[in-house]
Amino acid sequence: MTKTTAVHERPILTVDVALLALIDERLHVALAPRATAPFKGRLALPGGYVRVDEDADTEQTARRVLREKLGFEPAHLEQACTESGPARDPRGWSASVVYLALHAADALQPLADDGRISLHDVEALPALAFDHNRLIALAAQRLRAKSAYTSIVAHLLHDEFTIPQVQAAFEAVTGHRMNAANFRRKILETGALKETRIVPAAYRPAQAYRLAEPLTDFGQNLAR
Amino acid sequence: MTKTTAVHERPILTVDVALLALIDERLHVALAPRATAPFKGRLALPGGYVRVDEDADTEQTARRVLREKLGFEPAHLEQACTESGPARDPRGWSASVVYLALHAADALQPLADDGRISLHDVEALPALAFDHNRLIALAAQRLRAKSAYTSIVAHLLHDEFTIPQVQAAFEAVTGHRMNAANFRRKILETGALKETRIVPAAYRPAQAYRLAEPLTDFGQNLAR
DNA sequence: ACAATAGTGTCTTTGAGACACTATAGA
DNA sequence: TCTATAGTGTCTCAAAGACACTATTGT
Repeated sequence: MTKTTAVHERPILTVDVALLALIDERLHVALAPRATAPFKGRLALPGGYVRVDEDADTEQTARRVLREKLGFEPAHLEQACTESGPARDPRGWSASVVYLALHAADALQPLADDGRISLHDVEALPALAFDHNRLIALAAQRLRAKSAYTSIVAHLLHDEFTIPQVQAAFEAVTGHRMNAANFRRKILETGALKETRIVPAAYRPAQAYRLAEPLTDFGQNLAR
Repeated sequence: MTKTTAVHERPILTVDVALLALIDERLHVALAPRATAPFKGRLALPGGYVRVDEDADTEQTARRVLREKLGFEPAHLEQACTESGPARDPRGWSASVVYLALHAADALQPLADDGRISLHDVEALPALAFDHNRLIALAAQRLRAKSAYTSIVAHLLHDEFTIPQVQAAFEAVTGHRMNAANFRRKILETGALKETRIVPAAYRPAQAYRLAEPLTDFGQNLAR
């Protein structure tokens, strides 16, 4: 029961953001080469130190990082997990709070065009800085798990979207092909969607929807 | 784009464990009065600083804390979330990685009897140290959410258990009463359980089971 | 024997899925 | 008018739930 009051070294605390988007039915992640050591020049997730004098919590760190590095506010942001250990950062024992961010791909395209980020298929990544390959795998896994039970995939689309678009996103993320009529009925039953207006589509115009809430829990596996 | 290389103050990193058990069909959490300031004497979750020279990661911190403070290895341990901010700890900007631990209540009873911990109904908690009321709410919410879709509630029982026992735990945690015949069929179908032996029960002896895996994802809401 | 719990059989109803159909645009 | 996509109607079949039943023990 003797408790030493010796000051122990504090670990490093960082935040990393896995910003995912859907391109050609495949999940892509936003990466940028590191500007400084360690892993200088190596591709990495946007991330950085928590600033105790600036950030209200780690979610605000995530938002600040995206704002400062990408000038960008994601459609969806949620905490995924915290990875930690002595070896994942050569600077010392570190913990990184990993955030999952989602956004429509075409809003990210300008950032890719002017070189702030590059977008990479999450299933075909090169060796990244730190343990970022693993962090991305965890974030993608979380997205896939939540996609079956919640309206999360809609955040990969624009603010307004049609039901066929949600279905395409749903199928791309879960890998589960569904009958269009049944998908429509099921997702409407959940109450996750709110009608907005009729929008032009490829041929017949389509009813557009917005999310009724940022995230609706379906209470069931929509794919089954 | 100027990046100051000034050394910023590092935040505090702690781990807190919400050890939950089922007593009389109600979730209880293990708490102990704090031995030191801040919040000296106030009830709190078992927790402590990450030790960079000792802990392989935050999960090992959680295990060490339980071992040192309670002499105890939980049946189930998983990361729940990370809470952070400047105000949650008077010592400074802090982040706490919260772990959810589960165990059979009667294995905790000796610890309660010799005063290492006290067990409190999670729905009737006094004001605790730090933001621990919130952390417990988050951990309990996570348990309830996972209970519908996974075999997690079995970790609130002994290593061997009967199907009526799982059902009682399931109903207590989810609040959803189920028909015994249907519950039996559904949980057996999931493949989460492995027959062990016949054990004496209140009247007719019962088939006992163990978990086939530490955690089976049902792929569907067992309650619906 | 009776009470209490463990476990099975089976009927009914719900809803998931298949699929044929209609609707409305562009080419 | 043909094709591509949006959206509806409806049938079938599997599974969820209700519930009556049997099984095996302690008291």
